[in-house]
This record gives sequence, structure tokens and C-alpha cells, in this order.
Amino acid sequence: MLTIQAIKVEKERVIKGLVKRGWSDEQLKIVGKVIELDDARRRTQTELDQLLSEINSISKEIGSLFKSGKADEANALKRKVADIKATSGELETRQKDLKREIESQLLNIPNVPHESVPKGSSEDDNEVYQSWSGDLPQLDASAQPHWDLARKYNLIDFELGTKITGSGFPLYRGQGARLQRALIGFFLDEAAAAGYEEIIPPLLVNESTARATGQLPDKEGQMYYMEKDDLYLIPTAEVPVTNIYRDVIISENDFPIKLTGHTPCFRREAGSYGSDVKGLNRVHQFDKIEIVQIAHPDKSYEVLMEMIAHVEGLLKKLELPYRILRLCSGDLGFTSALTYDFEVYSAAQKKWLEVSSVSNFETFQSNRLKLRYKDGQGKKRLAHTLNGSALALARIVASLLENNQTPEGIKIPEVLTSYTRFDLIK
RNA sequence: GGAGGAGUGGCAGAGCGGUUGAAUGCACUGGUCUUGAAAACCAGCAUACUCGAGAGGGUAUCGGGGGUUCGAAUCCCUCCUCCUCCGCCA
Repeated sequence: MLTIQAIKVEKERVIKGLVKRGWSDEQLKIVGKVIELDDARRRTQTELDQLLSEINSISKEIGSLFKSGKADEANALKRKVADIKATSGELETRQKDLKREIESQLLNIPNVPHESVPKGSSEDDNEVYQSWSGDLPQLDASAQPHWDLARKYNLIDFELGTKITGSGFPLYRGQGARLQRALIGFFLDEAAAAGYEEIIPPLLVNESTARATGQLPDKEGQMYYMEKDDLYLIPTAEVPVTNIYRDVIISENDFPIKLTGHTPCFRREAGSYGSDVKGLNRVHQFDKIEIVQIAHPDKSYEVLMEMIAHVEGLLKKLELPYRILRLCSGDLGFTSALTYDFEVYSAAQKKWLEVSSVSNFETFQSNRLKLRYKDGQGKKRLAHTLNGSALALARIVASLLENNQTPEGIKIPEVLTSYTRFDLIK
């Protein structure tokens, strides 16, 4: 959520950003409206404060009148207070309504895209920031997609997952489970080596938490919800991990804060269908290692590049063909200022699969989180938050299986063999 | 799940209807003293909103929300969290 202060001070920049995101003149009216609402809020505040101040001083007077036995005068003042209270009560209601209205309007305004974000209307306009320079793996006609390979080598049982839970909940077994665990260990070790502190967070979060990172109210339908306990299953480790710093004021020399966590991620993915959801391409439960950084505003774009280099390093070590996209304004997430997506080539499907998304949210998230730091002057300022997948497992598994299939079996990248304890799936 | 108890400033801990935004101690910051440090002494030290060019003023906040009252940290209701005992349990 943008701050109302930022919208007022940087109105032109905000409007430019929204136009880049494709907002119409009609939609842009919300910016002026929210500023007007805030002006009204402040006027009401001033008026209300004056009345409350009056009530407070009269109350003190009443107290001393009672003490000195002047009950009549005191009672007269009581009636006066009652009159003022009628007005102040109205103002209070108006004030609450205004605040609620401002809040709900602000929730509809997305983050301002970074200037480097290319203008565009859909994913087709995303900029290939770094293309794959080598040859893409060419498989012969007998090559199989990962869901067939998974069955052939008894790695993943989609039917059993469906039996136990429902579609989109794969069951990994044998070497498939082992490969999964190897990847988790590898990614966590790499993150630790890069200075990230490992976190194992709760997988269920409360409403405040989901609200603070922006899953609520924007993506309510995307999360599994436990009605009885009023809790949500996390769609990503970002949610609990970033919320460690909700309502926290850190000191300037605590930067940078680097956290990582492996969790299963649960997504309802309502409305998805077709080849997109085939096999591991889109599932309701998958494992992901997330990296999160909390950065000084002056440093956050450096940090973003550092995180991209980290993800890139993982893909290189896994020997997977990948490319990096810079998301265009039309495909950029609501909360993000700049996002780079990583896609891995899945040779049998002949498809690029998204395996990571690395974003700088600037202060958009920290505003809701109330995550601040004290600067040199002791002033509190909002910190910048960033996160990225490093990496999302299911699709990595899919492309590993497809790209590394050979007549003898599926080759395991060297970097993983110390984790899997086998170098060939057969 | 049942029965009790408790939630006050960075921490500890008073206050239990009326100049209490909140005693006191510790911590912290500045100063005096000292060759330096410690000790001692003096002063300062919450957050948010708001008015004001500024100085400074106002309002709200004693776990969250609501209520009683002219007036609430103090009384009532409700929710949350923590502690103790019992039960259940990986």
C-alpha cells in the first residue's frame, strides 16, 4: 500500500506510474479523490480535537467544583458537555468513515513501477532481460514429458495424490522423493552460504499476517482458509518470514537483513485449466525455498541484483537452460515496483516454465507491515522489502526430468549427487 | 478441553474514578566533575495523528475492541495473549 504522504508529495510520479500500468483517466480520478478525502480527514481531525479539548477542560472544572461543594455549577457544566458531545460524536463517526474510505481506496492503488519497467499490457510484452545463449536441448522423438517419466520411474504418483487429497497434490516417492529432498537441501545450503539465516516458520498464518504482506484482501481466493480457526495456509514462505518484521523498528546498522526459508506452499489456483496444470506445471501444493531481504532504501536495487545473481547461480549449478525476464508494467504484480522472472526450459514440453520471481517492493509492503528503521537523525523511515524464489521445486523437478532423460535413465546434476546419493534415476 | 491468575513506557514495577502520559528503579542520551574512566550529581528520554513558518499547542494511546461516567490505566462486557493446576497428546 502506498502511503497517502507519498501520493501527495509525489502525485505526478504516482500518476505516471499508474498510466504506465494502463490506468484510464477515469481510474486515475481515484488519486485526486484520495487526496481530497485526506484533506477532509485532517479538517475533521482538527475540529474534533478542539471539541475534545473543550470537554477535557470542562471535566476538570467539574471535578474541582464538586470538590469545593458547588454542585449546582457543576451540574450546569455537565449539560454543556452533553451538548458538545453530541457534536463530537458525529465528528468521530465521520472521522472513522473517512479513515476507512481512505484505507479502502489506497488498497486499490498498486505500486508505482520502477522507471526501468518496460511498458506493456500482457506477459507477451515482458522484456527478455537475459536470454539463453547456448543451444536449447534437443530431444529425439521418443522423449517424454515429465509426467510420463514420473510414472515410468515411479517418482511421482499423481493419481495417489488425487485419491488422498484431490487433483494438484502430487505424491513423491522413492527416488522422486529423494530428489525433492536433495533440491531442498541444496537450495538451503546455497542460501546459507550466501548469508541468509534459515527460518522454519509456521505454515498457518492469521489474518493480520496475511494482511500485512498484502495477500489480504487482494488475493483472498488464492489461499486455503481454515474457517474454524480463522487461519490461512501460506501460499509462500514470504508471508510468515516477512512478518517477522511486522511492527518492528530496526536500527540502520541492522541492514541488510537476509532470511531464507523452505516451506510447502499452498495455492488454490482457482480457474486454472488445460495444459498449464498438467503434471507439475501448476499444483496446489509445492515446495519452495524463498529468500527475503530487508534493505535500506538507498541500497535496495543493489540488493535486487544480488538476489538475481544468487538465483542465476543456482540454475547454472543445476545446468538448466534459463532466461531472465523483466516484467512489463502490464504483467507486474500489484505490490511490486520491479520484478525479474526466471524461466527454465522444459525440453520435452518445449516450454519455458517460471521457476522464480524476484521483486523489490520498495516501501509498498513495509507500509502495511509498519516495518521501519531509524536513520542517522533518529527519524523513523520505512524500509524496503524484497523477496524471490530460490527456487520453486515442482517445476525445477519437471525440467530436470525432461532435460536430463537418456536411454539409460535420468541423469542427476553433479551438484546434487552428494544430496541424492545416486547419479542416475532408473 | 476444564479451573484459576495476569497483561502498565526499552526492561522491572507503582497506581485501582478526577492536574496520571502515567511514581520509583534500571537502561539510554547530554552535561558537571576527572589526566582518562568509573562513581556521584544535574538535565533529558514513548508513539501516532493534528494545528503552527517556528517556538510551541491540541488530541488519542496503560494487550485489542466496545460500554458506563461530566471525567477511566482504574468500573462493566467481549476478544486475544501469557502463567499455574487438572485432563488429553506427538
